[in-house]
Formats: sequence, C-alpha cells, structure tokens
Amino acid sequence: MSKTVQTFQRVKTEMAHSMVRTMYQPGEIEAKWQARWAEEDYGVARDDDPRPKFYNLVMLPYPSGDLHIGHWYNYTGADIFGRFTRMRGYNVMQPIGFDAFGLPAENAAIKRNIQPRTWTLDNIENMRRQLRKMGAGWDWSREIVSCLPDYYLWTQWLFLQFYKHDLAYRTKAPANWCPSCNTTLANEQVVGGACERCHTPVERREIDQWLMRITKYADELLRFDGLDWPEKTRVMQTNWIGKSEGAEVRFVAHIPGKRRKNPATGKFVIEPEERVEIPVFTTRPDTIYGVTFFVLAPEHPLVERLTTPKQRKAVQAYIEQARHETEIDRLSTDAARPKTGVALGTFVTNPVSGEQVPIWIADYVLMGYGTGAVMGVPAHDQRDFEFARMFNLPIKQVIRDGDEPLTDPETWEHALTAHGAMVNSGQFDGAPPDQAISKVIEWMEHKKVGRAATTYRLRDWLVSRQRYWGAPIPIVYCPEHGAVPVPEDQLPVRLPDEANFKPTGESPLRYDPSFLHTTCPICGEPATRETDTLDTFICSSWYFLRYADAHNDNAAWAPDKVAKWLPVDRYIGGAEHAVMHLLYARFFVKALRDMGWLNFDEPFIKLYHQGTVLGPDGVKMSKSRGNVIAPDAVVERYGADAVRAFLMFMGPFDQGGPWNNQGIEGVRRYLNRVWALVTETLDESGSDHHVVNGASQDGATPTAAERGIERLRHRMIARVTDDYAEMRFNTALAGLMEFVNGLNKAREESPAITQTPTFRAAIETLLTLLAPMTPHIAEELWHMLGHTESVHDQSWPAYDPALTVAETITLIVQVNGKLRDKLEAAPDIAEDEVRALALASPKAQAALDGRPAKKVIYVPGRLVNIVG
RNA sequence: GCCGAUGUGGCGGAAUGGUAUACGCGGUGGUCUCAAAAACCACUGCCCUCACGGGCUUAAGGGUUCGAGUCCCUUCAUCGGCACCA
Repeated sequence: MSKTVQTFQRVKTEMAHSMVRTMYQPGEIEAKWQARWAEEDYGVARDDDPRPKFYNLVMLPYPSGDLHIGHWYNYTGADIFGRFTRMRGYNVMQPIGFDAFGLPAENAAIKRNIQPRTWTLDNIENMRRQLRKMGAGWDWSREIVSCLPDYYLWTQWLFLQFYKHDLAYRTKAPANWCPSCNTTLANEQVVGGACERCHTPVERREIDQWLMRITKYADELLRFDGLDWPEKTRVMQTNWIGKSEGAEVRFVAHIPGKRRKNPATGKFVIEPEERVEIPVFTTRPDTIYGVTFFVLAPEHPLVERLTTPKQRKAVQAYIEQARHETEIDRLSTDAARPKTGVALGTFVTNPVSGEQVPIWIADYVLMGYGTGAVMGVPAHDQRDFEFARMFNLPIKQVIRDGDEPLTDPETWEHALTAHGAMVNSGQFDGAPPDQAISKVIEWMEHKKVGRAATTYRLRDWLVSRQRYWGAPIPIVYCPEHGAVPVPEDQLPVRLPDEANFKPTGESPLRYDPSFLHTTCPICGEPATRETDTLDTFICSSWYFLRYADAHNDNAAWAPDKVAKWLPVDRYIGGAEHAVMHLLYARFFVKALRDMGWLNFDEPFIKLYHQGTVLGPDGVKMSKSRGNVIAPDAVVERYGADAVRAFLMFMGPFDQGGPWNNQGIEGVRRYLNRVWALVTETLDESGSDHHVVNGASQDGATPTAAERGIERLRHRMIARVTDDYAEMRFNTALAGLMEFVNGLNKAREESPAITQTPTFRAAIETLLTLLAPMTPHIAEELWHMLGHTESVHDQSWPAYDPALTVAETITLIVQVNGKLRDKLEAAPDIAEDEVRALALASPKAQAALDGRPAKKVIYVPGRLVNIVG
C-alpha cells in the first residue's frame, strides 16, 4: 500500500470528524476571502503610497447584463499580472467601471418596454456581483459609470473644450446612416458598407452633424514612438489613417456657355465659356503624360455643369443608378466587378502636356477620397486600365519597364504599375525612376499648375447620434446667435430619466418639450437644445483619465493625480478596438495635451490583446450555436480559482482557445492535489502520530532529497516568475503542476521529508507562486500554515541561480546528428573527458560502424556530436 | 487581390539552432470497493519486432548547418484585417 493511499485512508477517516478541515470547498473559501479582501480594501490603490506606481488597465466593459467568459479571460490575465506586479513591490492601480451609454440599452428598452436607465443600472448591479466573484483585485473606490451625471458632466465639459479649440465642429455633410439603428455612424463603425453593430447596409444622408477634427492629428497618430504595441495593431491604425504622398494637379475644364435671349435686344447670344480648375490627387505625377481620360465621382459637384445637353439623360441615369447600387455592391464579394461609367461630353486640358481628354463619371472614383476626381492613366494604373478597356479609350505608355523595349500597350493584359524611367513625356523623357516624381512636381509648382500634396484615408470623426441614450451635446440653438455652447457652470445638460421612443429617425429628445426648450445663454430669448447625443466612444476616450481622480466634483481630474498615475502602464483588451477606441483615445490625449490639460503624448504605453475563448466545438461562441459558456454556472461548479486557472491553461494568452469541460476538471483535480499536499503534510507536522525520524534537523547537512526539493523550488521560482512577467500563464501553470508533482514524488519516496524546513519552504513558495493565479486557495492554505497576514502581501520570492543547477547532467551522444547514447556526468566535466567517453560509447561505435570520427562537436552541458 | 498571423500526438498545447511531443485532457491496464464513482499507480506519437532493438515523424517540397519544429526559398491550408484609396 503506497504512502499516499495510506494518507488518503487516514484523511477519509478524519473527514468524518472534521469535514471543513480536509475538503477543498471553493464556494466557501472564495466567498470568505472575497469578503475579507473587500473589508481590508485589498484592491484600493492609494495616491500617497510611496512605492512606484503601476497602472494596470482593462478595457471598460459594456454592461450588457452578464459577464461573458471573454471578460473573464481578459480580466483574469490582467488580474494575475496585477497581483504579481503588486507582490513585486509596485503600487498597482487596477480600476473597473462601466461604459454605460449606448445603443443596446435603447434597443433592449424599446423591445421590453423598460427605460434604458433602469435596464443599464440593473445590468451594472448584476455585473458588479459577477466581477466580485472573479476574486480580482479591482479598485472599486474608483468605479466610474459613464451614464451617470457625475461622469457625463465631464464628457460634456470635454466636448466644450474641443469646441473652443475648433476641434469639434458642426457641418452638413453626407453621413453614414444606419436605417435599422436610426442613427448616423462614424466611418470606423461602417464595416464593408454595413453597420458594424447590426450589419444593415448603410445609406448616405445629408444631415447637420457634429464632427471631431481627428484629421488634424493624422500625422502624429502615425507615430508610435516609445509605445510597446502589437505590430498588428500599429499596422491596422497606419492603414486606417492611410497616408498617401503625391501631388495635386489642377486640370482645366471649360463649361460651355449657355444660349440665352438678351432681354434688351431680343436676340439669342451664346455666353462665353467659363473656365474651371478641377484638382486631382495622384501618387504618380510621373505618369501625367499618360493621361487619356479624366474621371469624376458621380457625386462630384461639377458634374451637372460639365455635362453637355446631349449626354444629360445618360448621365442622370448613371448618377441615379450609382446612388442606389454603390453600398449594396460594396457588400458583394465580387471585388472585380466590371467598370461602369458615362462620358459627360466635355473635355479637360492636361496642364502639363496640354492635351485635351474627355471627362467621364464612374463609380470607381469616390467622392470621399482625395478630391473626388482622378486623372485616367490606363497604362500605369490597373483600375484605369480596366476602365479604358471597357470603353475603348486609348492607352499610352509613359513609364519604361526597366530596360525592356517599348511594346504596344493595346496588347497588354495588365497595367504597368512599377516605377521606371519616363518616356513619351516631352521634356521629362529619360527622367530616372528615383527622380521622376520630384521633377514633375517641381515643374508644376514652378508653373503654378500643381503642388506636392498628401492625402489621408482618415476622415473626421462623426460623433452625433440621433438617439436618446447618450450624453447630450451641450449646445443651444438661438434664432439670433446660432449654435451657442452651454456655459460650463450650467453643466451637466441632464438627460431626462425617461424617454418616449418613436421610430422617426430623430432623437427622442426632440419630442421632450422640457428638454428641448430652453433659453439662449447669450440673450435669454427662447431657444432649443441640440437633441443629438454623443457617440459612446467619446465616453471611453477619457475614462482612463477619470480613474486617476474618479470623484472630483470640481474638475474632470486634478492635474497632480493624473500626473501620478498616467500614462497607463499596461492596457489589456480585445484587438477589435484597434482602429476605433484605441485611435480615438490617442487623439483625445494629444488634443488635451495641446490644450494644456495633459503633459504626456500617449495614453497606453504597453498594449496587449488577449485571444478569444471559443466554444467547446472550437468555434466562436454564439447564442444561435448554443456553445456559450456561462461563467456563473462553471464558477458555481468548479470555483473561481479553477475557472481562472483553466482559462489561463487553455493556451497562450494572446491566442485564446476552445473551452473544454474535461480540461477544467483536470485543473480542479490539480487544485485538489494542492489542497491535499498542504493539508496532509500539515497534519503530519502538526501532530505527533506520524512523525518519523531521519530527516535533517536545523543545521544538519541536507539530504539528497532535501537538496532536490530546494533545487526544484528555486527552479520553479525562476520559471514561474519569467512566465508571469511575459504573461505566459499557460506555461506558468504547467510549472506549478510540475512543482506539485515533484513534491508529491519526493513525499512518496521519503515520507519524512515533509517534516523538514526545506519542505515547508517549498510549500510556502508554492502558495506564493499560486497566489496571483488562484488567489483564494492560496490565501486559505497560507493561513492554514499559521500565517496571519495575507499571502497577497508577501513579497515575491527570490531565487538563487546557483541553486537551480543540477548535480549531475545528462549529456547526449549523437552520431551524425542522431541520438545514439546518453552519458551521466558532473556539470563541470572536462571537454576531453566527454570526448573520450562519447567515442568509447559502444552504441556510438556501433552507429559509426567502423568509420573514423572526422570531427567531434561538443556543446558544453548539452551534447556531443560525432561526425563520421 | 493586398497585408499579417498560424500549421507539432486522438485533443488543448510545450520546446535559448542542440534529448521533439513538457504540462494537461482523453484512452488502456491495474490498486482500492460487494459494486460503482472518486483517488492513486503504470503505460500511451506512428510503423516493424514475442522481445532486445531498429526505422520514421513538427502541413508539403527544397536549401543552409556537425545538427532545423526553430533560419532561408517555393507550394498548400486555416484564421484575422483591408479591399476600386487614385
């Protein structure tokens, strides 16, 4: 009968007498410690703590009602890192709050006939409960709820600061309109022509909208100096901003004069032509001699005036068709759909070559990018090439293909888009590839027909939403004074607690007389309020600043508090926010810095994206698939510690992985073994009936078994510390498992070992290393060992590299790179000796098969490779 | 189409250019039990062999190297992002 089995029998007998003592019951201990930590303000970060600060932030959750397993994943990793960092001597601030405004609340409210406010606040209450059950070190004293007036007052105040500095403005412009959500959307919220939230194809609407001038910061937003961000995210932001360098060239068009009756003479006269300049943006001014046609976006304002009477009907039909089809066609996967377009019947003059080319409209030219006009260079642009082929327009080669002789472009299958020397280009002929662009720009600037120019894909951020559940935009419209900002001392502009929802496409606030009607802050005459509300991304663009000073009634934050805590040291959240939240927040910080409110450039120094937890079937969780894991149920069954540990054990933290119901059983079994290891050895050391002599006493020479345990302890500290620091939680837990396996094996081999200080030290180290990952069981067992302070207040254990070195090493003997034998040796064995031993190995000799060893490679401490 | 990431046992996954498959799940056999569950012990990449032992294996193919899962090239597959951006 093995020792462990005997122990188990004894434990089983004892269970009858004291169940509480011997059974691991996560439900009980987790509730107990959570209550204790709350009482003792474990998570509360003090501003006056002298230790170095560490701002450990997770992305603000939306209170959808239930904490998703994905939240658990994100927050567990963040919490482990936070607890670990705290034990390493930092004053860690790890706040939590709620991004509480937004469409889902309003949609749910309409569906269930309850008010968004009630729905949201109820959800928050439930999520607070769920968040507490994680056993995370949240600083609840700094909680923010973005839909409450003490928060949105400052959201409104910030809007006014942006307005004051001309970074918020109102304009009438074509906006993305979601007919299902009944509101306009920012460009970032339109994915593939459809609403990001409900996937309804968006429409274009001309409405007065509020925008934030994020484009002013386009260049600075392209710089990521000093930021430790995933390459992927930086690339996504860079592509989103989409900086293109090239030239703006002004082509000249002549609007035909109208035939008109002179009222004085009664005779018909032809008015003189009107000369208009139409700028185009191009990245390839070196191809300007290859222009054979000119294309305007169908929405271009000059289209109507540049259309000849003969073409009018066809043009109008095309514009109508483009308006209807564009968004739907964008959704189709057929990216290579044939080019369409209509000629206007008029011409433009190429200001460099002097040639006249026809003007067309085509939907491949977008009004929203560049100038909404394009010079058609079919030989050197694939789209223009396809367009020319479709309408039999001439193709003219003006760039050489390296040293290849010129060929007839009409025979080509693709445009030649590579750079090369200029040809067929008048005075520019022969300009080499690296100078071609600059020479043409220089010439155009000299002749004043064009200039170097830069264009961005990034548009200003549209922030008006025609919905109720958001922060009201603090603006009043006065018949006399126009748009007037609400004076700061009159903030907040309170959102009425209730709203009457009507599917009108206008904010419900418009139908609330008590909200709508007010007086002009300037003249006191009757006026109306802005009834649009702010995009919720505004709320989440500054919450990390508010956490530093969450309850300040006099300011959005006190400068010294923000200076103490910001910027965020580590920000952990989903990659789906790469071009929205993360870009907006950077913009906010830069703008506020320029206004003098902040003195740093970037909000988030280190950014980390956790992976996605998939359903047990390996597919993204969704209600319709029925593969959703509800945290409450698994926590109930296995305990929060097991859920935390299993989530981290699934795979690398940035990769996520499938949930596995057997997998969590395994982790739970591990925690049972930890419990057994500690409680059983505690029994043995704490009572006298099992004490066996033979273990070393203090001061005596350690036995081999003790040296082995001490080596294991130091190795595990080294390994787990590195893994936590790099957020490799899966391998950290594998190490912690090996630690327990090693201790159990030692215990089985020499039961007396458990009485030694060495073993006791190993157990204490195990609990400290477990503390960040499974905080409750670590705390409970720590106290069982007789400690009165929290395990979470211990400093992180140190290790001695010298003590991690093995007493004997295994040297691999290879012949021609293949494993043939193994040698046990002392770590400091001499090279000569190793070579001799390896060559003498019968197995190596057999593999050599009589051939002489040409060469012997020795990698100290690892292997010998005999080349024969 | 472009950009990026990833391909390792039955499964999730480990591996500073140096013992591939750590750790866990699952499976098989065993101990305990009247029995089952739990727990514990042993084995568990594939092929050949009664065995000793040998051969093969990190998506596929090639290369560099004494030695490649790891570095380089080609191809394939999966996932993510962008997609007429002039």
